[in-house]
Amino acid sequence: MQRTSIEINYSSQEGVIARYAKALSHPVRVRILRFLDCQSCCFTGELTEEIPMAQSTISQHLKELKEAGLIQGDVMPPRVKYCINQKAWEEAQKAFAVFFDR
Amino acid sequence: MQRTSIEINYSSQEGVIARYAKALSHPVRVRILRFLDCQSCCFTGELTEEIPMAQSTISQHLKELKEAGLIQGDVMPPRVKYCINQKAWEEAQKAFAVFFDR
DNA sequence: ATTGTTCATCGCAAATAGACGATGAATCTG
DNA sequence: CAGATTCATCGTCTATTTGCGATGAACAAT
Repeated sequence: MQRTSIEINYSSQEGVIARYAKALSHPVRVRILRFLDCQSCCFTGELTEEIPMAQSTISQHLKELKEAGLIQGDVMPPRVKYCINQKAWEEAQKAFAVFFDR
Repeated sequence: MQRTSIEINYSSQEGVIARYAKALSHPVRVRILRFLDCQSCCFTGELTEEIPMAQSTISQHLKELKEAGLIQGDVMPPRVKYCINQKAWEEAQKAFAVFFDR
């Protein structure tokens, strides 16, 4: 939106927190991550069975999680295997831990 | 939105995470919380000096944080003193810690 | 009583997010 | 080559979020 003339400079930490928080701000995405956490990996199809929403909707949520860096998808035709991105996961974990630790 | 006929049941943990994450999903709100964390408490006016946005906008973000339970406002006419809600803060801290701890 | 201060809320406009069905790309199988 | 399978993307619709200025409420001080 950004209609202010003044440039807003968010410190790095604020941006990182906000970005990861946004990825976690929808119950379905939290659910997907928890599912991936248990299974270690899964195909899109397993999620569409697990979660009662249109396949296209699940796919969009996966895209957002991927763009946030929290998951990665390996193409294994004709399927795609999704896993949690270890590195980003730990970065997020740390960011939230630091943020909440007062 | 909810256009699916099927009822979606989110486990409690998913809802809690999503709710707090949503509150943290905007850089300004993260910034407000960090400011409150440092100052322990502050008035709205201090935030409008700190953050270059319209007073009404800051006020809205405060409202969202309040509705998420993360802060509380004590009316001290003509001002309002905002503090972090200790209890909710710790609940959120724990929820994220549990979520990320695999 | 009038004025000033501080803040919330309203009303609007623009942007973003969420959901769906339909379609398309890529790859197997027969 | 002709289906079948799996998934992403597109287009569309609606809902929500974000931002602003303007206005109003509550109180203090004059």
